[in-house]
Amino acid sequence: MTVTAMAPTEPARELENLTLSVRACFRELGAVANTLHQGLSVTAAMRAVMEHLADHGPQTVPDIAGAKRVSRQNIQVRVDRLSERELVELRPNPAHRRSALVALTEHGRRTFAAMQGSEHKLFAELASGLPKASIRTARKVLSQLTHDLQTWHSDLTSQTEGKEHD
Amino acid sequence: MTVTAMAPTEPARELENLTLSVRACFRELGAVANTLHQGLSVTAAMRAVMEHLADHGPQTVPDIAGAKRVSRQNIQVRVDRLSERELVELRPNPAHRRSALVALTEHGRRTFAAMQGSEHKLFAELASGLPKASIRTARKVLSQLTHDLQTWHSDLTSQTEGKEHD
DNA sequence: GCCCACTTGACAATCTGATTGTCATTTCTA
DNA sequence: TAGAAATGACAATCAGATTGTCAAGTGGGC
Repeated sequence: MTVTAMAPTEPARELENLTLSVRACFRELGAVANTLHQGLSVTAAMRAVMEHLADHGPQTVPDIAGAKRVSRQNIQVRVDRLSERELVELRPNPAHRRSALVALTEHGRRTFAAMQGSEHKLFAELASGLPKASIRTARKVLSQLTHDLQTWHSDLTSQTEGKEHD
Repeated sequence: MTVTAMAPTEPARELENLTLSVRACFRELGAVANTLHQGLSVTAAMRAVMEHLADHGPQTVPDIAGAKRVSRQNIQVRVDRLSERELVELRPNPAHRRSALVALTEHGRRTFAAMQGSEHKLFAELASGLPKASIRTARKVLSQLTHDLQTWHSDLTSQTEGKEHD
């Protein structure tokens, strides 16, 4: 057992700094998104469902949950809230009487487009101060890191327990 | 009003991809941290307080809250939970009778060192697959981006409202 | 065609994280 | 020293996410 903290290797420290930056950046992105979309009453979680519907067309709640790998109950709540605000509507599902298709309403489409618009405007503004090549490098590093983390994670969990969703 | 979504400029799209990677990486880091420290009953929020105490020595709850820019009530809850598990202790504060100093216990120090140890081990493992220069570039980009986001954010909020903490 | 297993929606309970608000007490400063 | 600010202790609320249960719909194997 490591009682006294060992000095980390130098590359490990670099990577640790990177993860700190990731956390800080994530927080700031969240805060900015809130400010950017304030008054729209659309949270990040709700926005994610809208994005999914915009990208993949109408889907059932379990479909969305499966794709996003969260519980269907979680998605159900998000859909309920979107539905309250008439950003999505429930359409009869030809393939399933109980499980309705969740689809963006016209209002939902317009709201999502507006959100994307202001996001892109901000991104364009911010991108001007950063070299394109660096941005690409950063994205590649993060993608690789995320992938490695996923691998590590699934390796570890699969050998200990066979966790399953719902 | 932008009804049809305008095609984003190319650098903006790069940056948007980067933010997607940031989010994905953040989620994965959280999941991995949970797995890594499972059984220790220390959540990320609690760990953050422990780290702060390890770095800055004993502090009062409002001090920690101020440094982390979250509400003191939030920190109070984290400290309560850490205190339940005897990872921190409340010491009399010479400079303030009401506001006790929160300090890591020996158990807390050892637990935190163990957490850091397994984190560093994992980081070292993951770092081997990534070029050092790329990691540094990624960190710089994220730092810059975070800074720019903060600037944008505070510019916008300061001109609309004078939000203040507690 | 029927039965059983799986799926689904609708609730309910719980947890973490974080915020705001209130109130009495303590600390500090003008 | 009096009043303003800070502090702890609660309470209420919210978003996000999970697990569990139950009744009802769906679909496959026989």
